[in-house]
Amino acid sequence: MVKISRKVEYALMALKHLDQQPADHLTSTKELCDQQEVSFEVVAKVMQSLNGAGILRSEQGAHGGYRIARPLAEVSLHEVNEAVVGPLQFAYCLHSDSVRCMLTGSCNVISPVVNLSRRIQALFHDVSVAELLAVDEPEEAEIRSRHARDRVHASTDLVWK
Amino acid sequence: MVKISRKVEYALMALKHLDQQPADHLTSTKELCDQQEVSFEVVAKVMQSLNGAGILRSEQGAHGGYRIARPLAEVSLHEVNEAVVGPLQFAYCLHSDSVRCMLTGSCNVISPVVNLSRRIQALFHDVSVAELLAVDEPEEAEIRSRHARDRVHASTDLVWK
DNA sequence: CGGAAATAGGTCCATGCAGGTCGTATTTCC
DNA sequence: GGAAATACGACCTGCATGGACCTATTTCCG
Repeated sequence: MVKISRKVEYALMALKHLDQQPADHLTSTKELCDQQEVSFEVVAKVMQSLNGAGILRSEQGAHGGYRIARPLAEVSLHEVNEAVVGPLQFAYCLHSDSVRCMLTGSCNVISPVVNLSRRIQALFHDVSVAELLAVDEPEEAEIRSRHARDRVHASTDLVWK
Repeated sequence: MVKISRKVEYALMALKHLDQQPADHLTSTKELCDQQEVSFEVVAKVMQSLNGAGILRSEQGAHGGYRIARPLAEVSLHEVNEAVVGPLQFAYCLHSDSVRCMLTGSCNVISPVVNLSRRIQALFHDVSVAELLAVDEPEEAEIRSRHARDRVHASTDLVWK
């Protein structure tokens, strides 16, 4: 299964929210979670991770919170992903310890997997958070209305099948 | 963690092997696993999946085996992935059942995640297996020698860190 | 000064699921 | 009829992820 981590979704959610605030506004984790039904603790950890990675800047204490540290156009998806889920191991085959990787001289899988990993690496490096947040609003509205209209039938065109 | 399934690696391994055989040669699962230290049963299932998806064609019975059914240039990575791991759910947020998805009118995560999923969808659709197998051989040799030289130190440039 | 509100960060748990194993049926060749 | 292969279903298990909990620490404010 190729899927991004839920934490990355939380990060994107948070970054989008912060991006919509005035530049001097400090947003607390509580404020972020108020409207969404998500785990406060997990989002809090995500925020701390983003802070540690220099994507956000935090102010401690009462009335503390987070603000965006750098222009989101300069923050790559790769940075976010690495910040919240740690060093990325794209494929088993790239493990270098002999326990988990059984590469031999006759291994036929190295090249295709490396090739593939390069392509996804490139995608993650090249896509900035700003790009991800910049979607045409009508499209988004249509997505939401579809969800509202029918929560049972999957919106199959959004899911790979 | 964003990673491809091990089964996809097995599939690529198998397809590469088959691609190197004469067109009329039938390759058995046993032949595929002989040199690699992989689970016969799992590879067998992968082969069956690829057969079911029309990527391979099987001959049953003694001296049976698999051959490539279609030119690999026409087989997308998406097809392979879907065949061996099933319908792809790229992100939690795209679940449409209310149990797992908590989309609301105020959900801030839809757009970025949909946006991202589209990009990865495009990548998986656009990349053919043939492209993945077609790597410059010197590069592959270098990768292998690096693995042989030192199995302890990670080949960090191949891993996202 | 003390309490409230926030970040910081550690440990532990449970649940899902992918990879792997086993068992058995079926097909085909010799 | 037996050997060798695919076909396929049922089950097991390790582990990563997401989540819950607990305890500092910092800062504001009354």
